[in-house]
Amino acid sequence: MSDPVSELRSAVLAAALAVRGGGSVEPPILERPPKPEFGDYSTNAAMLLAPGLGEPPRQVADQIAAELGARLGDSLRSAQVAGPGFLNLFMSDAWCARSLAGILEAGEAYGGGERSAGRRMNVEFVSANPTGPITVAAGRHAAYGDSLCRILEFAGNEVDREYYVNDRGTQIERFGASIRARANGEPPPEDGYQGDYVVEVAERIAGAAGMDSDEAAALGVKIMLEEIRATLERFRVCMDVFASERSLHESGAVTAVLERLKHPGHVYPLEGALWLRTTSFKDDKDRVLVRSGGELTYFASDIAYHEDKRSRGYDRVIAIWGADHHGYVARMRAAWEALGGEPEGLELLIMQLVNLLEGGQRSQMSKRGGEFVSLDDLMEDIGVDATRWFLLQRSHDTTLDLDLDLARRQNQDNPVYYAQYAHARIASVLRRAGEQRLGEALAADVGGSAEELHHSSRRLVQRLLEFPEEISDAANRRAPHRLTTYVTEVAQDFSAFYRDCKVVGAAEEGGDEELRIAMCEATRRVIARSLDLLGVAAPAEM
RNA sequence: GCCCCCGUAGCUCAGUGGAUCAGAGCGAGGGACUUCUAAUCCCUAGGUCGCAGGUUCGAAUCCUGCCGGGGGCGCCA
Repeated sequence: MSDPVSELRSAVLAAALAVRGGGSVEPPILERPPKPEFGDYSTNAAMLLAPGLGEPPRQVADQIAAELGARLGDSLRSAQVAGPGFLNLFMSDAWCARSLAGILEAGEAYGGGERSAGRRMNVEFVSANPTGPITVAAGRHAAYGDSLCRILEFAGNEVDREYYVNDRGTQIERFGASIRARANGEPPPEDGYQGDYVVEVAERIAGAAGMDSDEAAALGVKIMLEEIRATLERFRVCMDVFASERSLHESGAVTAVLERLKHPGHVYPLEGALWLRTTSFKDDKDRVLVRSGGELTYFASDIAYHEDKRSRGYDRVIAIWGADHHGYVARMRAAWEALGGEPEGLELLIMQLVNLLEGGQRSQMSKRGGEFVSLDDLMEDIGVDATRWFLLQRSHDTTLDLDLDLARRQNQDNPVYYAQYAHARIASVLRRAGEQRLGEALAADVGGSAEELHHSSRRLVQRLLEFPEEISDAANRRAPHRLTTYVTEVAQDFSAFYRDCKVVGAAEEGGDEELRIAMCEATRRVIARSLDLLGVAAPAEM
């Protein structure tokens, strides 16, 4: 799909090429300047060309302006050369109206990417140990991972959401021992799980008291996974795959991958253990695969797991890890490359911590201690929409402080409601206009509207025109949080439009009602889509 | 000691592969409800973009050093 801004960008490039007289040109930047006096868009094209042409940038800008004028016709109101050689473009109302029509024509696909250009991706996230309820920290992973997937999908990719289940190993043994102890009315072992939920788990396992730890653990894991799955579902996160660590061992995948690593000589024995020479791949020390006691390390499983994902033929394997795994990145990448993986095929994203703030006080959460806030608790406290929104608001690589006092408020102070309110308000206006008028507006040639646009209208249209780039930015930079900012801006611009331009009964003030209804519908769709990508509801009334 | 993240308005943070960016929300102060939802809108912040250098015509945005905060550095997971 080609959106109006992309077309404008192409026109600028074409004009630049024409001025250059052949050859290639570094793609000029076309951006929305901060101040209205700098035009609707501005480009640095002339400054890029000037050195090659040996002419002053401002002179080159004049030539480009002339070329653009010829290409854009009545779309361009004027083009002014400014500063060191910027070309500021002032677009006509006709262009805005046609652009709006273009947005509506694109329908549901507006802002999305070409499916043909998409890739197959696997995104692994949450992957919390199935030994207890999901914490708020894991909730941030869930919100981030899921929204990222939604955005990647909308951007044209095919995405699988995956949860890696650590269903074997030390933690599982401790979990099993804790269940057994609780089933027998005893306190859990010191290194076990102290939380009260273990009592409930034990009660749900018939005959737990008589079981050995392994059996209790297996059944406990099953129960916890069901709980986790249910929690994620409530949180609007739906995994495509739950991958089991245990199965990787049982299928022989782990030993097989160790064998494969031996061949190129990446593995060597030392002091009774088996090591992987990760230093050949930029790690700062080699890592153990098999302990001197014969036990496989978690690292060994993880190599097999990532190799398994690689073997499934994805173009891109993305894993979202907690900050405490940051020390793991170098070795995992090393193993990946040792097995022949392309460096750019694996992406490891590190997620920073979450602090809950209440009354100005911070509290960090840990699962071991027994005292923690679960994702379920948080959702119940502040609601699913606010939970998703607040956990998504910050970049994944920065620590997030979640202000419970603010999130709890169901009023204007709470930013999550702002965008929802704008959506509800538009829906209300459209209800008032009536379905018939909406249909007429959508069928009408709003691109040919003669309305002289209020600056609030122009601003709103231009904001909506930013959407495709917002999406590709959010996707490429793995940055869902950008959409929270964007949708807030859309809502603000709509509020201004709503204040300045009467929609129903626009004719009373000399406006084009169909154009304005179209404006509302286009805005509503962009807000609804943005909220959907964030996993936040877009209510028709509030 | 080494590695990663962060240090932007009172608070929480956007912006960060250079030029036409110092921004949003909250807080605080002052206004606007016979409106298409006031869960809204309008006005008010003058912050050396941690500090010091460097590269450049130009840096919050790139490089180096330092200071401060957080996290990670196991034959644990």
